[in-house]
Amino acid sequence: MPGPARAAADAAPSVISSRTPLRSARATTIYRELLAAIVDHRLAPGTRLPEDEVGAVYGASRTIVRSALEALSHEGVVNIEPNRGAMVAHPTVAEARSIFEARQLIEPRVAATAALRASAADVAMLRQQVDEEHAALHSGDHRRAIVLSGDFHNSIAAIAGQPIFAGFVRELVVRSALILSLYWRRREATCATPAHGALIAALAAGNATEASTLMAEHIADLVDGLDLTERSAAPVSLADILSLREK
Amino acid sequence: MPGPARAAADAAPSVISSRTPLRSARATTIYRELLAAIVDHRLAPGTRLPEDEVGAVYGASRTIVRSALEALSHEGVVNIEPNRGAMVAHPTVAEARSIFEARQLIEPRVAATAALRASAADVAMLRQQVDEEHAALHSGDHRRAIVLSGDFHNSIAAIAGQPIFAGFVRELVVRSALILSLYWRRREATCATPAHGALIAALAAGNATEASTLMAEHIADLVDGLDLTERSAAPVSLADILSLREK
DNA sequence: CTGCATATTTTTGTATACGATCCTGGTCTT
DNA sequence: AAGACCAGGATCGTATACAAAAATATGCAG
Repeated sequence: MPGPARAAADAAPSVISSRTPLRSARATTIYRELLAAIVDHRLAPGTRLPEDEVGAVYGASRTIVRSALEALSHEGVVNIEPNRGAMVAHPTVAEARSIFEARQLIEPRVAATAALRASAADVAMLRQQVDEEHAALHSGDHRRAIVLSGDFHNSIAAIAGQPIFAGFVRELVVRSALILSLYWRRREATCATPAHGALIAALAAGNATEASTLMAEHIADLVDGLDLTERSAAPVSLADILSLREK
Repeated sequence: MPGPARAAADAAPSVISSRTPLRSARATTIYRELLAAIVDHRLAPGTRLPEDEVGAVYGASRTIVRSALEALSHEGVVNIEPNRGAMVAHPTVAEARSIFEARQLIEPRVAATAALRASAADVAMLRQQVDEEHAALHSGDHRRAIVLSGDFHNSIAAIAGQPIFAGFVRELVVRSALILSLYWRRREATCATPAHGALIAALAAGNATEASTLMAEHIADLVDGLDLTERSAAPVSLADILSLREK
């Protein structure tokens, strides 16, 4: 297979690292570390991220840390309040709905395009990702499973070869991880891994409409697993309660 | 009209200012000034934006300018190359296609939702925006017309009340302005203002399917006005030629 | 004990200094 | 004359110092 490599799908594009690197390599590292910690739920929504503290962890000055935090904030993963600093974003129920509405529209379309373009190598890569996800789940490594599950969606978007959609999907997937940690009703559920398998089959077969349908159903399932009833902004941690400011 | 105001649509949300402010008020100002200049084509794609120079113009230090430039780069309006600095983005033909594909999917859906939610005040606001756009065109103020035309799409997204879609549309509209300046075939064309008028009618009537269809057609028209034939990355300025690095 | 004013501490906002990198142009060699 | 090499300048990368703001703690009056 000597054809010219399609850039996006050559390596499994992780949600964590697939973004355009920041100008500074060190800021990029911090960006990725923080993002990884947020996506796999080591850092809970609402956790404060003081510049000094983060800088101390990574041995970097505040200049660098600020750059990383600002990048995260542009993606909605971190909120920065002027003169107050950064904290892990704490999506509201309304935001959660809006994010999954967006996924519901964009991802089926992306899956359809991916079905038309997926090469054998692409399919193999997806299978491997799903296998890893499966393995992580069975070994009880839920953190890793969450990241891999997101990577799967991200990889499909990369295969579709539409850079704008790919960027949107990536942002939506990352923010979804935050939503899961707040509103997931049944954490033990198997992350709908079988759905991923069925999707791969449709992609491998080049069946665009099937892929689109399966993706739509899969995302609907994800939403089903959420408890998005309005509540009084239920704070997730004690630290959160103490730093509540409105109402 | 004492009802609780719906946040998004109270004032005409300009593409330039509707974004979450940056942590620093001064950085926000610079961000907006640069964005406005880029959107209305005073700053051409490829124009370099040295930190010192920008800072001198606004009397701010590089720290502030960097924050503004990074924000712009996260939205794809500015490219930052490590150790080389920032320049106004220069979308490729492929990116242009991808951006309009995204608009083609998202905006009709957003228009449909807006049709279901638009209040009388919303419609009045849209009408006023279109009137201003019309006036700007007739007075030959093409820069202002471009901005207002973008604002129109942005306002519809705001009315729809889906914050994620609104953010996406905003980014797409802004980047579209860049695309117009590079690939517009017939600059004299009237920006399809009549299409905007028809859309308002559908929104006012609460006709979601009609709004969706009209929006889809309108965007197709916009794409029609572009010359997206592959060319050898036609550089727009001499400065650009001199700094070509690949191939 | 409660409420308020004030002092202290913590954290962010901004400017600036200095080092690193890249681009430019000139010079020397072949 | 063409190419490689080596200054010099421009521009960015990063740390740090200091100012400003917010949060917190303190102390006093009622």
